[in-house]
Amino acid sequence: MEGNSTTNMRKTLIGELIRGRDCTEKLQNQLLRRVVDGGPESPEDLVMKIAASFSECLSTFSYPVSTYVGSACLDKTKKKPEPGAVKDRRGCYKRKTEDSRVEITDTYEDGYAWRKYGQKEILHAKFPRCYYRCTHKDDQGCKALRQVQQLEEYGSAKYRITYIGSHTCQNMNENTQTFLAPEDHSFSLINFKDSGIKHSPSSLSTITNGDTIVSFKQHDDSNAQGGNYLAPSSQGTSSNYGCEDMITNLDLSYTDIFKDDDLNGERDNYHASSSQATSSNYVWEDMITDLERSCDDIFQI
DNA sequence: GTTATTTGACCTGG
DNA sequence: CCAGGTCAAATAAC
Repeated sequence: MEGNSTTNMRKTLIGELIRGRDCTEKLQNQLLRRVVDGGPESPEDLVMKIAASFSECLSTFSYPVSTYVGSACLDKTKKKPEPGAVKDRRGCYKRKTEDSRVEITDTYEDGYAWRKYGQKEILHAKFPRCYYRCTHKDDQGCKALRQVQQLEEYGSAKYRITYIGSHTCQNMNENTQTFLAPEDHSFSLINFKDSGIKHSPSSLSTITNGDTIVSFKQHDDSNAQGGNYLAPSSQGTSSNYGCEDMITNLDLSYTDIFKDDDLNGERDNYHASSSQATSSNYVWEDMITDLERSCDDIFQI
């Protein structure tokens, strides 16, 4: 009984993912000019189709589209216990609510001085999550926090960095300011339900959800040693390279899904237990969400 | 000696 | 009960 719905869900997902992957390949070919005639489908059409595939996949999960922003989606009606009511502050963590931002970047350096205060193995994550607070917490009371989660990548590591709170300390390195207040951004958001596309004037591409931002940065490794690794590139010249690169990433993400889920095999433990539905769907959701992000990057070009 | 990191325990929210 | 966020003692680095 559960098996049928699981199988149907798999079929839907696989079908949509294959469709999305095919569109990605076509798009990649068009951008690389491997085909003289790209056919009747414009890049915009292809990306739309990819987005539609994601939407379909996510709706298969009954997944609220365009709301994933990492753990920051925990922004629910939060009732806080009495501050100080706890005898010991240990473990008394506040859910990130007010001011959290998520960046996907290929370096965990951001120019700030951070002090690591914890590390945790995260379920379904290959790499542990590291917890940092601002070095100037003690002397200046800076409350900025960040979490660094290395994502599995192909050769070049990528990191999902969650910033919680803003720096109130003075020790900022101006040219490495890497995140913007929400009000400073024109949000670039793909709504996978209605395919609404908005363009950001910024070179940063961003997905937002309420008060949380997901942004993507590119990092020119050739400049990494100089320290100015976040120097903004001129938007015009980097576009093509960035687009190709991101589409390649999108393609790799598909490869990862198809490899990881072993579509021809029996890895149904992802989906087997209905009682474990949320955790078993997590891997798929997470990977598809990564695809969304890749796709969003493409839209920004 | 001071400061930063590691790591297991503790704590909370879901 | 579990997953994840934080604390703080132990340890390492300088």
